[in-house]
Amino acid sequence: MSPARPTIHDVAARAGMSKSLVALALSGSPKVSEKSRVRIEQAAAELGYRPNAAARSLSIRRSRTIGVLILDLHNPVFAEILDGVQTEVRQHGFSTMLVTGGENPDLELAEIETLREFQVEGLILISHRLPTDVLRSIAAEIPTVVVTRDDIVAPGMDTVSNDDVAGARLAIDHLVGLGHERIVYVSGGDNPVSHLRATGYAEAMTDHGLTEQIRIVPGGLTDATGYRAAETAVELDPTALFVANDIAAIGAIAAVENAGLRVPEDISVIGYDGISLGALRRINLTTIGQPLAELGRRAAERILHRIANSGIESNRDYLSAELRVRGTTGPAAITPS
Amino acid sequence: MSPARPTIHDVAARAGMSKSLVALALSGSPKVSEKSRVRIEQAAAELGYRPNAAARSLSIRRSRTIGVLILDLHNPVFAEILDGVQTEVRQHGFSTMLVTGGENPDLELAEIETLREFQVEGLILISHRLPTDVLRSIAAEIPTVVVTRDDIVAPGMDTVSNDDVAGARLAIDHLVGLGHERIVYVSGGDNPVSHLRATGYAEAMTDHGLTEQIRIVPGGLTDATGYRAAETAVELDPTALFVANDIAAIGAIAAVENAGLRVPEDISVIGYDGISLGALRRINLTTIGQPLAELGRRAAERILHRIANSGIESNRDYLSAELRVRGTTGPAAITPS
DNA sequence: CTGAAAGCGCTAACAA
DNA sequence: TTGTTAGCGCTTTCAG
Repeated sequence: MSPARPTIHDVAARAGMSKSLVALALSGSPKVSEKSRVRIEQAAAELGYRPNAAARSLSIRRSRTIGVLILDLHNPVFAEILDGVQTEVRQHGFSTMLVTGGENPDLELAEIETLREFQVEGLILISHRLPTDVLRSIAAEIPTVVVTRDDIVAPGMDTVSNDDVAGARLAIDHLVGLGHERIVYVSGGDNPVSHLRATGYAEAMTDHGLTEQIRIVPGGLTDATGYRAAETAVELDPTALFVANDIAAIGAIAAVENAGLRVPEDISVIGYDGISLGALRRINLTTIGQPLAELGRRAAERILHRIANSGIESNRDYLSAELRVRGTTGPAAITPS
Repeated sequence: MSPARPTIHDVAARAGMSKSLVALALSGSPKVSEKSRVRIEQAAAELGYRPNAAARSLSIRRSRTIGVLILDLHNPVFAEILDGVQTEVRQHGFSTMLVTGGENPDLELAEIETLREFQVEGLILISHRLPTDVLRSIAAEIPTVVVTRDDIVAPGMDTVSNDDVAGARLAIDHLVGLGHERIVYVSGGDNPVSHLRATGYAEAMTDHGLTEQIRIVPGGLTDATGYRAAETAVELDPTALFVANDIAAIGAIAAVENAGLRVPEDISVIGYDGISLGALRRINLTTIGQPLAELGRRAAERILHRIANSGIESNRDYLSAELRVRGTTGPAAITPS
């Protein structure tokens, strides 16, 4: 490749000064004469000098890098969270190192290992599936914050998530406000998030005196599972469907339409997450929007704070979601039950 | 944090051997007695030893890391390409360091700089917007491969892209095969990709004897721009729309439907890219699918090869796209022109 | 202000 | 087989 990258030593030689002076000047120390500084900066520029992060990291014993694990880049939710993380982290002079688990949970652990070999100073785990005990031992060794999960408490670890119970209640309140009573929850399968949303659904239904109407059909968090679950749900003759997440909701709408029913005239559908995709005119999905970028920003804030103050107490952040009314919900059809 | 990470030195002490022996054993060298190896591995495990990538990188003068720049994580196209990159790179024992440019082009350059400070051995640039001369100087210093752009040639750099002209022809062939003649191209704005697709459109139209019917309306690559452009396109009374990319196509469909026309009964719509989103049942978009993961895989292959063989000639890969017929295209309506 | 020297954790000769 | 030694490039005392 190229004929050996210039080092601080080369810069010093060219500027006719010592290595350490160059180091000082380059780190913006005030105890370098203006004249020297200019000479040095010029020499560095001429040589195309670029500091070696590995060497610095080794020397100062800090990498100024935080590791981010994302379950799956394809789900837009994660991309949006990541955005918030990067913005915040960058502002504090840190870099991020991103890895994705892919299909395989073992890989997920291996990737975290890689991150740690690179000496990241903290870990932001976004929707991973690591078991509690593994997580616990990781958090014991390195500052960690978990995003979108609050089912784990461990020393050394913070959580940043959305209040799913409250969000689900928002959805039901909205539907009930539109006159709906036969509201079915299309679940997202057996995972913490889906369970919490089910809880919110049930609580809100009860609050509205609709305990009798509580009906949950098992589903999943994907387009296909949402589609299939909605096929079942439709047979329950609902006027509205509350679906565990946006992607599944989009699948559910397809199923409703395929069954010869219109959305929202015959059946209203509301999702959860607030992915930007739902805003596409063609989709126009009413949903409970999480503050995704803010979730990421907060996570970054927490990890940075934890890095700076080791040993602080675990913190749990809950950001609130908001109702975003678009085109897939409307007044309940006036049909006999 | 934790009480100082164990180093190779600690492992040696615990195993009662020298540093270098440990290094050898840990790198799986055959010139270490079985007995010593076991002792060392045990000591390492007990201590929870984890090699320091920065130190290794400094010592061997290689980072075994490749840097990836992605324009925008929100566009699913890039996430899918990235998937291919990561899979391939990982298989060769390399790690990836991912950065995103965000809104600001200057940031993009700064991020590349960061990547280089971390001593990445090669750069994969996915849909960046760096000017040619900048790119040229980067490629002169570090192995680089550019994905989804083939408008740049520079020594030290490979390109991996899709044959947009051929792909566009596929789209037109498909539509003409369905009996369409009044086919409008909804462009993606002023960028290389969009221009190439326009070229393919025009060529194919001419080949089919439809030169007279060539009509291009200016648009963009987003949902909103696709929507607006399609509003204009509809006034041209077309039977089919070929839209520059999938996201814009989804916007276009909304516009068509809003104009009181049905897709595909009144107007067929075909997109380009093959994002997984288009496969959602609710969208069901006919499109020209690029082999996205394969694009990423190939890029990784190229960069790895270039890293191993410095100074090789520039290579240009063109992967072919394929027609994916789904529900937004159908026979041309039999209406008078 | 400036320069010399030690050391971060690891690898890679080179001896023993 | 093993142990010694000398850096990789950078930061950081600690004397001049």
